Amino acid sequence: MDSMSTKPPTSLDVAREAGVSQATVSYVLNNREGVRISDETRARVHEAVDRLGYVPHAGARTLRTGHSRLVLVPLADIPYGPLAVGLMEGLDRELSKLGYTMIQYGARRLKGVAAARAWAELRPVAVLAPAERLTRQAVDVLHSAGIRAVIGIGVVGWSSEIVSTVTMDHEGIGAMAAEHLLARGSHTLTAIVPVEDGLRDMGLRRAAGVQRVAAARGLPYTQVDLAFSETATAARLDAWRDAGVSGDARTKHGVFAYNDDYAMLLMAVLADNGFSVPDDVAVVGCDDLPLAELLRPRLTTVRLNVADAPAVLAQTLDQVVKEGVTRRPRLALWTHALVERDST
Amino acid sequence: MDSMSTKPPTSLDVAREAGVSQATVSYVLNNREGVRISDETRARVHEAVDRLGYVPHAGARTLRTGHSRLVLVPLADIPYGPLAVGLMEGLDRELSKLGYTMIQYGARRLKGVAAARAWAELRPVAVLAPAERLTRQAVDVLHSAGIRAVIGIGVVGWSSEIVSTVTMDHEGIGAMAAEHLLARGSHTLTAIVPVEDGLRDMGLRRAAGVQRVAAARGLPYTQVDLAFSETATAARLDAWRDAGVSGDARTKHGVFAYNDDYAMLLMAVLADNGFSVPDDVAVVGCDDLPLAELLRPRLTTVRLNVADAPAVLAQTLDQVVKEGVTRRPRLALWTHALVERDST
DNA sequence: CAGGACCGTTTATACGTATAAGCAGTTGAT
DNA sequence: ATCAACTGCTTATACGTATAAACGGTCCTG
Repeated sequence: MDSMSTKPPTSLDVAREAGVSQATVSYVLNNREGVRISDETRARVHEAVDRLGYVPHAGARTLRTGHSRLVLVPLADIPYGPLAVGLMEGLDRELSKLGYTMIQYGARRLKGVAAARAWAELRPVAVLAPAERLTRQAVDVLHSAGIRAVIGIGVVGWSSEIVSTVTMDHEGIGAMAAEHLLARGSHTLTAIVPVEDGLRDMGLRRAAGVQRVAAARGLPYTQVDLAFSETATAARLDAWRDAGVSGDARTKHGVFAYNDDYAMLLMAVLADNGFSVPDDVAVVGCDDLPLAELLRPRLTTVRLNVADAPAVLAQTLDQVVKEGVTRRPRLALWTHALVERDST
Repeated sequence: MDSMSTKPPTSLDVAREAGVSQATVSYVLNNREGVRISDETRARVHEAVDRLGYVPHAGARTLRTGHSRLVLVPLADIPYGPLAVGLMEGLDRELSKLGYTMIQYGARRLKGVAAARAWAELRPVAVLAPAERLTRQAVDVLHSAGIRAVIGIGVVGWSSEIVSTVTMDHEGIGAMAAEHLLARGSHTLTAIVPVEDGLRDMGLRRAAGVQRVAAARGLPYTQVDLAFSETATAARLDAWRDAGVSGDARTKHGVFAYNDDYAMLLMAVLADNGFSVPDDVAVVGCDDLPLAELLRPRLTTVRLNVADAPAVLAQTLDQVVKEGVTRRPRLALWTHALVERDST
């Protein structure tokens, strides 16, 4: 492969091939307004580009202009699922409409300022990162590396004077589930919180929403920390039964299960142990995964709608890049709605 | 925020702060061997770096050296799931051990040569992409932009003289499922193939494995194209029943369902229509998702093990970068094994 | 027919880095 | 005492691009 040994063509090569100056090539390729180039010359340049297979050198451009068009999204810590994937895809599309290039950058192994340094090396024009990572120090590093916009993604209530924040309303999810459980006749409320690292924080937030509703109505509330395994769940259930959950026709128990996966786990173990859903225990999940509709009984769940988020995020980012942080808008990453089925 | 207006510090700023030359700063920060710098000077440089919050400019470095340390992974088209996510995370870790920086770059909207051009702009040192995207033209663009290693991820049997390829043995999965179904007493074999765009190709491959086994034993084989919906599945089932699937105690039907999600869909609809699993119909899924163990009956499934893949991939990539494409190794992206449960 | 406006292009330069080459000062061998 | 080798730096330069400034030509206006 001889194209491997020879060096990549530059805009100067294109210029020579087209019989013009390198500046002209640059003007044509960036079709800069305010500079007039004849259509014939433009055509010659484009032909030369195609003939040579010229591809501009992003690094050189970044060096010259002082900034890239890259938007860095180091979202390794957000758990992947249809939701996150849809969000990323939408964001990619919206940002590219605005002329940015979105890049996902794991770098999970790095923390704090070290991570910020790694991000800064690419001189992205913007960084979109989990809010808890954006310490004062980290943000300083980013800004002093010339990054225009730093936008955090955090939970409602996480207060930052440092950066614009997009909020995730986990408590609202829990509250919505709890309200629904009460409306369907539950007398107690339980929130299941995963013990897994990446999920636990969000689980606690959602549980807080359930607890808030329980407190407002003066109803008993329980938080159950759960590992994703049948045996662990069965063990919890024994303890639960000893506490008098089953059999008592007067009390119906409402459980918000963090997400649909945990709801499925719970329902499987409940069924194996002779509990009736929704008569003994009503269950609400979250995410509206395909499996929700396939469970028997069909799972009532909270669906998150991130359809609007990419456009709003992209607009916000663009605005911050262009105008600086005049205001610190707080945007909701999703709206949520209850999908009522047969498990409640 | 005054750090926004002032420009980012350069290695020259660091040099002035430390009272040395810019070259010395570079030597120290890259701790280049063959150049001797006193420990005292080294310390002064590092202090200055910390004091100024200096972060190197990746673009400038790329410009100078002719190549970045970036590995581009434009895998937007591979369906996300625990498998793909684990693979990406592992790859990120392994590549960083070798001094590379892995970047995920969607660019889903671009096709063919246009996509290759977009990838090439960043002058990555390597690109890891779906094999079907790597046309001769696209690869030429990448190579002529100086990219050292282009590695394709393709299915077994996809033959490329162009690039090294990592293979995904979908047929092997289908074959393994089919063999197991036969061993458990099935008299017919059916493969379910999703109609969804991103999944269909893989579905056809897996189905081909089932068909191969059926042909080898001279058994009836059916391919069922299915959308992920209960109504569509129920409709197929009616047709199926008319063809005499149910009731006949002499024939047991074996179905490979593409993945666990489809298996769950199928099992739900089968149960709703009075079929018995595994007595009437035996079902095998794929992926061993958490839900597999929670289904009743528990789902027999093919588990893909990608644990070794990241290390092997990273090694291969490193070797190709350093030595060029001497050989064109073909590596398997995963090994697969049957997880036997109660649905067969 | 002078002089300005405009058109289409070129010349020149800076961005931040890595590295080859050079250069004082010191040490060691002969 | 001499020269070579070594130590610990510095000087100088090129990478590919964008863009301000300059520049020769044509056209229009008065």
